Amino acid sequence: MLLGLNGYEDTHLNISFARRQVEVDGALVTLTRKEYELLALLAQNAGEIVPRDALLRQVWGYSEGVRTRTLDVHIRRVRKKLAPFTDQYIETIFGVGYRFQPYRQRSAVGSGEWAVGSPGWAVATG
Amino acid sequence: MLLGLNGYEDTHLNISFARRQVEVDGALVTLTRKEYELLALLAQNAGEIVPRDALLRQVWGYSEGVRTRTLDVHIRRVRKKLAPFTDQYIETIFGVGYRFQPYRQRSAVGSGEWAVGSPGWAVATG
DNA sequence: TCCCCCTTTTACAAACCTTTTACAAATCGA
DNA sequence: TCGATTTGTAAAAGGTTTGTAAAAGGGGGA
Repeated sequence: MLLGLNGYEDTHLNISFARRQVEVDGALVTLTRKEYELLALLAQNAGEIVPRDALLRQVWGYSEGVRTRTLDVHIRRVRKKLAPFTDQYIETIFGVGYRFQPYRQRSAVGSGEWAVGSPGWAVATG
Repeated sequence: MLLGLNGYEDTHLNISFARRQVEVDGALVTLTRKEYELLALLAQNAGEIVPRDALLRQVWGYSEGVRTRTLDVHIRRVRKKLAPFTDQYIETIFGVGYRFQPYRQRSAVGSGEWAVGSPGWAVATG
């Protein structure tokens, strides 16, 4: 089962929530506090959309209706630090928010298609 | 049982209302907000006619009597994105509205006929 | 205090979504 | 069948959201 893992893990990305530590292909990635919290929150909700409101509330403590670009800027920095998977993990849901998408191998058959099968990733919040 | 599914599912189409995510034959389909809301509303009423008025009211917040073509345009886009089942799912009820029709295999006997049998699809709003 | 690093803002570009417009095609009643 | 109405479709217009680079702001440690 997944309980007890207390982290996110797939082929390339590893996040330890306990250690607040992120690795891409085995190499340690240095994130600032906000960057980490943003990524962690998204990864903890892997596969699900997290609205901007929710991110601003939970990471920044902002109340609803606050208008700021700081979220976008942080998203950009996190994406950059996840290189070479810059555009792989954090998906933009236009007008809604962002979604962390677990790594999926592209199928060799149809280009633009995703392979189906067992997840290949796991999250657990302990 | 169906309860708890919180989505629509048949042989080819899968809609997760919780994740706002739509898949056609396993491939993720990207819908805009309005497109998704439109499809979701129709799918939640699978097999039933949803009048234009109702769609314009619930998806757009328009009040009765508003005259616009935006609904038609959105219907078209959603249909297109459900390829290769473009003309399969959303049926036009002339002068009334639209109806989402769950996928049914065409019978090999009479062309233009629908096979009968168990539903083969399910909706649940949790 | 100064410096460094992190965060936030600013400003503009780019991408995106929605709505309108205009005309063609389809449908229905007379 | 004709005419009026409704829907399909393509393309453009309009408006909003997000991406990005750079500068400004702020806090903690030396």
